[in-house]
Amino acid sequence: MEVMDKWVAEFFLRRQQNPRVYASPLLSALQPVDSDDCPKLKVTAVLRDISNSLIRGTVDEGMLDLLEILEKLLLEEHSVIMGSLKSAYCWTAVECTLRFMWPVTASDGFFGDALERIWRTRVGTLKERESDLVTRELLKWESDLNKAFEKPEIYQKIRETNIRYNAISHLNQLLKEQWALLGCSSLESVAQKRFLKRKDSPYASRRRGNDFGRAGNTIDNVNEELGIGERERGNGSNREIADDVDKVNQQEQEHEPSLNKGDMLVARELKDFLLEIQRLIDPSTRQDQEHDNAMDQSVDVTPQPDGANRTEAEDSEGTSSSRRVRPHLPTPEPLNVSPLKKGRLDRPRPRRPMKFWTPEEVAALREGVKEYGKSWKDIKNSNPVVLADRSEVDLKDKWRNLFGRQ
DNA sequence: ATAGGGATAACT
DNA sequence: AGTTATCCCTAT
Repeated sequence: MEVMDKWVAEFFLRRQQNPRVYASPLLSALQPVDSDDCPKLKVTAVLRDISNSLIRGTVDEGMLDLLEILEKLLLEEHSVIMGSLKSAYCWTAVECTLRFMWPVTASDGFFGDALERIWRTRVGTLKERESDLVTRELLKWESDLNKAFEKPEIYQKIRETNIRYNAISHLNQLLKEQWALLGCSSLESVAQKRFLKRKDSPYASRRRGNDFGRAGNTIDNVNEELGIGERERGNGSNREIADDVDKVNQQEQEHEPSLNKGDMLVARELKDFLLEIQRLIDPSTRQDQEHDNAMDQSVDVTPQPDGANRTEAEDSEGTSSSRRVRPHLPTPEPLNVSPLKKGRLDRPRPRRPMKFWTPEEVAALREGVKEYGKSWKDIKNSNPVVLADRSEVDLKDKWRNLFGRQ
């Protein structure tokens, strides 16, 4: 059942809706069973933790811990440390420091402590082990922040920049890339392997033993657990799997009588997922399900995820069952979390210091409009030096001040 | 990416 | 006070 544990854990860690799963407790609960033979699952857990932290809008030193853990895990797997991880680490570190820069002068608050803790100690150990996280960017920030402790102008300048936005953007980018890199879940890939195997030799009945390697053994075991081992007759296997899931649900009910809506949702989702996998493993049972269980309660109980999916299945069933190649499986997409869009969770972003337009800048803008029209992006690109301090929106606003909105 | 509405700093 | 210049947010 260790395999099942792993798969269920993976399923929960990957689902992106209603993510109230806390990865570390979940994994530590399973820890005695699977010691350290599943690095992929650990990466999944860390990604889930990072996601959760982002959803809560927390970019703190706990996030730095998570990023460091992620780096170690990737190293163990001999994966490449992507640029996004480096950037995310750098900007998160700066943001963590910036949190302590709210006093007007550097010596007032805990800025010094933060420098010591984050940059001397933490980054120091990174340097010692020659981590890839130590980038030029990071070193530049280190020296800048150290200078800021001495020079009030630099302190002010850094204090007023919006680091948080950058940190969150890079963290989101990191999540996106890493979720994608993780690929499909192990349950899904096992199912796919098995499906391909069956496709290769359609007349072969059940496989046992070594020809499928260790994974083959485990999936067979699990199939037996689920009651889908005896599949030759096809009949009733879906009933059994559905009943099994129902049993699990009942057990959950017994232990936790106050199942809320979210948990019910999870249970149903899990059930759907298992049914999908079952169909994927052996498409022949699908027909049996449709025919034999037409009035079966398991069909009634089975929630219908979305109308389109359902009708598509019925269509293919009506014409030719072999047309259905691959059912839709919920391969998780990266969380589309955007805590920066609305409602800043902590202090509001400080307003960028106001700077009047120089005649040179105005001239550049005039030239630009003459050449490109109101394509502010092109205008900025055409003269990036003079207009370095002006965003595209700034250009638009200035033009409006010159001519529009009188 | 851009336009427009609106807030705020700077100015009169 | 009112006005203007700049910056920010959001809908399209």
